Amino acid sequence: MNPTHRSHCPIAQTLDIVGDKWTLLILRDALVFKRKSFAEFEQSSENIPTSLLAERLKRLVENGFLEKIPYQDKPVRYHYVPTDKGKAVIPIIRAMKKFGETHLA
Amino acid sequence: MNPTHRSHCPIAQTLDIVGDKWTLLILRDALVFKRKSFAEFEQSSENIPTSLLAERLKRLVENGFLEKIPYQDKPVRYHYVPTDKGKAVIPIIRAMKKFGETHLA
DNA sequence: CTGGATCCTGATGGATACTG
DNA sequence: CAGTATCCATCAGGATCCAG
Repeated sequence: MNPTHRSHCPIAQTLDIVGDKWTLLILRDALVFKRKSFAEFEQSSENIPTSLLAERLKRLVENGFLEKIPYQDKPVRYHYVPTDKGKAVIPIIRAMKKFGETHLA
Repeated sequence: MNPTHRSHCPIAQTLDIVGDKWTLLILRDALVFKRKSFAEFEQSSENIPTSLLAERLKRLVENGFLEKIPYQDKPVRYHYVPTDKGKAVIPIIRAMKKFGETHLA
């Protein structure tokens, strides 16, 4: 994910952020299915363990793909909503969707 | 990449195959930079360990993305060349390239 | 010398239980 | 509901070894 930081190839840099099994699925849920709360992501994302969901959400916020917005006090609750940068991954998701539909299963 | 096999979402299925740090980089090298031999991939792919390169190449062949073609006897040597299915990931790579160029670094 | 296979060790993933 | 903590299994990464 951010290991032996690699080349300046834009593909490699993109993969350093979204190149794992869960991150793009979470982004799909946020961008396509409009999931917002932790619980919504948890139910939607193919049984992702909560520990990984929490870590991925945090990383997506840190990297500026999602914004953590409080929407209620007592107790405080948050929504995770895509930023412009987050919305910019839609073409990647679309490309994967098309590939999967025409070349897999 | 074929773990607790997930949903039938085409995105999830695509990620089960290319959702790691190296696979798409290898495909980039094959498709964009026309790498063919093991040595070419090894030098090109941002210092990938040989063990991982060997494993990923094997998996890409098994999954029908690359074809292993002998091009010389004594000693026998192989080229890894993209199949039609392999070529179909170009749009994904292009989408990542564009994203990386406009939104990272 | 090319094309890997093997081995070791630390990091990450994944499932479940637990807490504010 | 929204996460942490924990524990074990698996994988990544690097070095080295081996076969043709």
